[in-house]
Amino acid sequence: MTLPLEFYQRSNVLTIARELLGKHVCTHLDGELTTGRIVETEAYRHEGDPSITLHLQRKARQAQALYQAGGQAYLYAVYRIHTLFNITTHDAAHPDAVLIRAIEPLAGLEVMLRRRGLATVARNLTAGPGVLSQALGLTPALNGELLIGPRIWLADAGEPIDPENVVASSRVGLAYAGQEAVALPWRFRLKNSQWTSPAK
DNA sequence: CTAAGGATTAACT
DNA sequence: GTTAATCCTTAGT
Repeated sequence: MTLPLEFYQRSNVLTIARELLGKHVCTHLDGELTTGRIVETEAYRHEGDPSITLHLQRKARQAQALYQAGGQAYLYAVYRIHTLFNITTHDAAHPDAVLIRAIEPLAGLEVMLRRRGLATVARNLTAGPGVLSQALGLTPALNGELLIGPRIWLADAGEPIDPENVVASSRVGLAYAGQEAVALPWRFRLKNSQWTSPAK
């Protein structure tokens, strides 16, 4: 079933990041349906996280989505090439979000292959925050889209996640924000998935 | 207006 | 390990 807005609007983004593992993310764009199982997430919490402040300065316009109630897609381009898929959480006073770093492709494989320009389903189809967005057809134009359909939504697959199977580790790509930001163990992934991102 | 740079990736040496 | 890719926003002529 589709996750309700209440799921995203709870106050603890770290809890939400953990619970998103194993959920299914679905997009229905241009009449084409694609679905994937979330296997890696990363939490960005305003409180105590220096990287958020820097990011808000740099991405002021698109980041307005972060100042809405939770449950929206926050999409923006980085490094001239890639779109990153975030999910906003909490309420309008707290710009917290969860970055989806990797998924396991489930449905619409041929659509994903075409969008990625690949011939066969392999790990690099959806393992990584930039390529995952591309496979799902997500672009910055969809920034602010509500995650309750009809174009983008998440579904509870009824799959209970064993806490033993969740690994917490430090985040990547934040050297510019200083050691304090990098050290926070706010990246979560499923231990036994072969679809998690290759980044350290 | 032009220039610079980012929560990255793939194709190189 | 190094580097090019070439979008979108901000900062600077």
